[in-house]
Amino acid sequence: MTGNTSTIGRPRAFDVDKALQKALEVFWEKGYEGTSLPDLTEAMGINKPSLYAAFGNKEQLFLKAIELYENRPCGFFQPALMQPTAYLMAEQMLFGGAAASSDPSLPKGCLMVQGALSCSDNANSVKQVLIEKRRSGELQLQQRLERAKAEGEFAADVDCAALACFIGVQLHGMSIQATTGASCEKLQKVAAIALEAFVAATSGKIATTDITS
Amino acid sequence: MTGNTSTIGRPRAFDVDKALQKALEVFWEKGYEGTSLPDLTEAMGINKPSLYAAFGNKEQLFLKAIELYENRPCGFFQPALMQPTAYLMAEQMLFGGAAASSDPSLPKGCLMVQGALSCSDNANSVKQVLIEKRRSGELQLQQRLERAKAEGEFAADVDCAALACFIGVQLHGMSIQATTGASCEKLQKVAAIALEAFVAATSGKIATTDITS
DNA sequence: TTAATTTTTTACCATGCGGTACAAAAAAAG
DNA sequence: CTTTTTTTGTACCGCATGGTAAAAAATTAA
Repeated sequence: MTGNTSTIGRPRAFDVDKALQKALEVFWEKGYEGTSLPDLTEAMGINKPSLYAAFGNKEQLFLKAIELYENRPCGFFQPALMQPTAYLMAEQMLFGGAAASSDPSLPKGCLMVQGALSCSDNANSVKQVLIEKRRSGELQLQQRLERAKAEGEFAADVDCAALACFIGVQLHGMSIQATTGASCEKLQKVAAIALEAFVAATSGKIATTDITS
Repeated sequence: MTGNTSTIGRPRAFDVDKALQKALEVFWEKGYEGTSLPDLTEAMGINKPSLYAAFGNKEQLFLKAIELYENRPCGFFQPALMQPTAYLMAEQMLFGGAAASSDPSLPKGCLMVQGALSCSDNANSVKQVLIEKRRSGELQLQQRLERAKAEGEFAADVDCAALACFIGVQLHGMSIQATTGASCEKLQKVAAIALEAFVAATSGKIATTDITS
């Protein structure tokens, strides 16, 4: 369908992958609804019918851009999960997120957050997709932490769900700070503070229950 | 102009403050650009000419909604700054933010973040206003921390700018997690972890410099 | 050369947007 | 009453949006 390599007919005058990369950057900067078709066609260097023939429609193009985003700019996430210890995982996660959100050669922030954080009813489906992606990421994080706990890396009373949410807060919060103008260096300092908090929390020094005083 | 109390002429059939509150909630949920005039007029219970007569236009209405937001739903911020110690400030800030972002009777998250995080070029002015508000909030935080340092609450080598950014990350990150579905209880656990990190960082136990190894 | 196939170009469509003109309605003032 | 002033309801405006029809152009196969 899309990855058409048929030799017959008029050949395509643009590179599909490069066009998708350009679309990703526009969506990243302006969000799903803030991006118009002229925005896309101009950045991609093609016209509307070519876009529709190659990618379906605006929503499907956005979904493909997300996929690319997960593999490239947000590519630190899965490798971090595969680190041998929870500490190394958290370290790569936090510093990887700081770097990804403030990369000077790409839009600031995180597409999963700012792609469709709040939107009109028309865009609710893509908003829901992003919510689900964020939930899924946090769940993977939580499961990685639970594995670490099972492997004896930290005490049995450590709240892995709360810790996963805490790391999610760092990643998403740093992405907001990046859009607000925070530098990579500043975010790295924040990541260092958060990493120390992670260490303390996994050493069982913090009560993550019964704090509703 | 707006707060018109003139006794002459046909009396207004709606309560300006209540209408503004409704507008705030719609903007909060759908963002500036995601909110259409029909969305607003329906929620406010008025029609377009009344809206324009009372509030100017969509952008000015949004700015007034922000003002209301700062005084009411986000009203924990300024009182937190006035706490006598940095610890109490951080505590009120973090738990206040957790509660505000997950209040069951209001939209989830933070209007300062999701009002216009990414948008079309047309909305760049309001996006910039929100960026400036977030910057200003963080700066106030930093100055409060610097005062605490000057008053001897923590060591001279504590990086107040990084710490203020860290707290900003918590507030904005919790607001994202709230829109993703995190409960108030979960956010409170996260706030507790972050508060411990704040304590550790202000005790001079964390190097917030030279972490680029 | 011709036919078949695919992409490009141009022009268009219906819809929803933010915003407004204008007259009817409701009150106070003379 | 009539006049004046303000708000309301309706109907409209120009414009940008996402999406498409149809013909021209570029290639391969026969």
